[in-house]
Amino acid sequence: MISAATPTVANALANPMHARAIARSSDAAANQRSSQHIADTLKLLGETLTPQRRVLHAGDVIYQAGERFANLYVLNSGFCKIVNLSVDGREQVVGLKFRGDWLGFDGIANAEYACDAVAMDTSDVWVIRYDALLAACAATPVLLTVLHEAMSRQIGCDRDSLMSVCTLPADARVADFLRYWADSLAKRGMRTDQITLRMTRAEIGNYLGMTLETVSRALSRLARSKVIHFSEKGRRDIHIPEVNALVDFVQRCLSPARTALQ
Amino acid sequence: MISAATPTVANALANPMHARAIARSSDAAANQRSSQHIADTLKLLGETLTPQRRVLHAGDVIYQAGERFANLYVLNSGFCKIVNLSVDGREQVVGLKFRGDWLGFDGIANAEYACDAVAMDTSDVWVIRYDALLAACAATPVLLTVLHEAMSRQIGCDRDSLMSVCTLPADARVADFLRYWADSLAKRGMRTDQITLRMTRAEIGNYLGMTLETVSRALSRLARSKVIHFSEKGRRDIHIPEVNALVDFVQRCLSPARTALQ
DNA sequence: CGGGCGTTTGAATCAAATCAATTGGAGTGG
DNA sequence: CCACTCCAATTGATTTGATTCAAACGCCCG
Repeated sequence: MISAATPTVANALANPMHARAIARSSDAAANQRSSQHIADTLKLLGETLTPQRRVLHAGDVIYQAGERFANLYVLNSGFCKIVNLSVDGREQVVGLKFRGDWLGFDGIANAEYACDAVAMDTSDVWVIRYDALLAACAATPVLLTVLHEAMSRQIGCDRDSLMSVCTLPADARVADFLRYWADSLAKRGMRTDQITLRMTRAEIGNYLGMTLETVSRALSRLARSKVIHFSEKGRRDIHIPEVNALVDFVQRCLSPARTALQ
Repeated sequence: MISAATPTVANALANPMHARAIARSSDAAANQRSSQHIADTLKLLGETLTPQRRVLHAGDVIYQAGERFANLYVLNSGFCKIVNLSVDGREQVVGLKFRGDWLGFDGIANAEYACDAVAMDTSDVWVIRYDALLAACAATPVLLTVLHEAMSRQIGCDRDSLMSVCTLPADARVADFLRYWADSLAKRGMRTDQITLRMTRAEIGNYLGMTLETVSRALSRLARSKVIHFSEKGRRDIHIPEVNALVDFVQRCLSPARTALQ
């Protein structure tokens, strides 16, 4: 039954193909493998667990901090944000999730979720009972591989986030954010030349640790230096002629050779 | 053989007692449970896996980015840092590990480690072969619980880091760092009134996303406002009369201008 | 059409980085 | 033991990058 999916996933796991956004180049072949791997994983989960599906609209809450942990979730389409709220009321977007990403790992340790997960677009998630998943792992060990890989990838991804926030100036951070977004789409087989940010400047700024004005200025500078273009109407659609130009822009921000623009 | 250890850990997992640094109060009872839980987990790992032990000295590398993934590590004593190096040469401390913490999760996804792990003091780590661990999980399911819990906790911990860097001004970030350090010690049953930072100002600054001068100034201000005291000789030993005073200090940094969500 | 957002942009301000000078320990070797 | 270097840390002066405050624009929708 799962024999068709299993080898594919296993094989995929053998060669590391969904390496986290390695700065340069969106290798088309690697992206295709990533895309295939996500599809295979979803197929495997669908066949072995027949998860319940939940359709979501922008703003819908998938789970909330404090809620008793019972399920993991896998995003089948759409995308959503993970929001952390500190006791003193600071609110912070700490993660973004795309198709194939898992949600809810933060809940395992303390038997309750530590963050809110909120859809940012029409999405559908698969609900995976954690106990059922563990039970199924006994019969289908590759499930465990997939689970651990997803947790591991999230750890790496979160660290990259921290790295970006800690080491990059504002403009570079915005450029790197767009690069990350485009790469995420590319890894899912979606086009990256024309992307629609479904976040406000305020949300982007929150995620990147800066104000909405700074985000706006950074985007304007990126547009002025032709690294991105805004579509005719609305400033939410962004055209990225060449993703690598974003990487170069980040480098230019970092090098003291002030080739950067004014 | 493991029947003595298993119920303890299982029981410990039932009530969420090692909640991540909840801002206020270092609840003595909770800390004691945490400490016990760490001891129980180490005992369980020692008995079921008889891991190889490695003694380390400050500066020793546990694993390096790019190295083929095969082992997870559990820190039995001492402590160490996790360092991420970007392709363009930016270096960033992305995590700190204490007794009972696991290292190497970042390696699972891509079959190679993504970071360096470096001892910052005389330490000893237990080497846990990942495949052996998975095999042992079949016979001792609580091992899997422990593993997932550790990964989950790390995800939460990394997010707290990001939150701190993104939402706190420099002084508050340093105060929160000391609070985190003291809490980490408290959860391991160590005294928190007198702590010895085994990091230079430069390392602290790197971890917190600021310069070493800013760290120094922040510490001076904390000392001036009596929240901490430097010991007579050397400025590495810090006396913290009341950990909650650090929490209050963070609040005071925030209160002038309450920037809730933008 | 007008009101409400989200966005852009400018000017003033402020926090943190940078630059620079000095102090203080730890270690070395005459 | 002192003179010496080396390096971490502190502190001050200055600059810079980001925030804040403010005004205006464009867009969507009732």
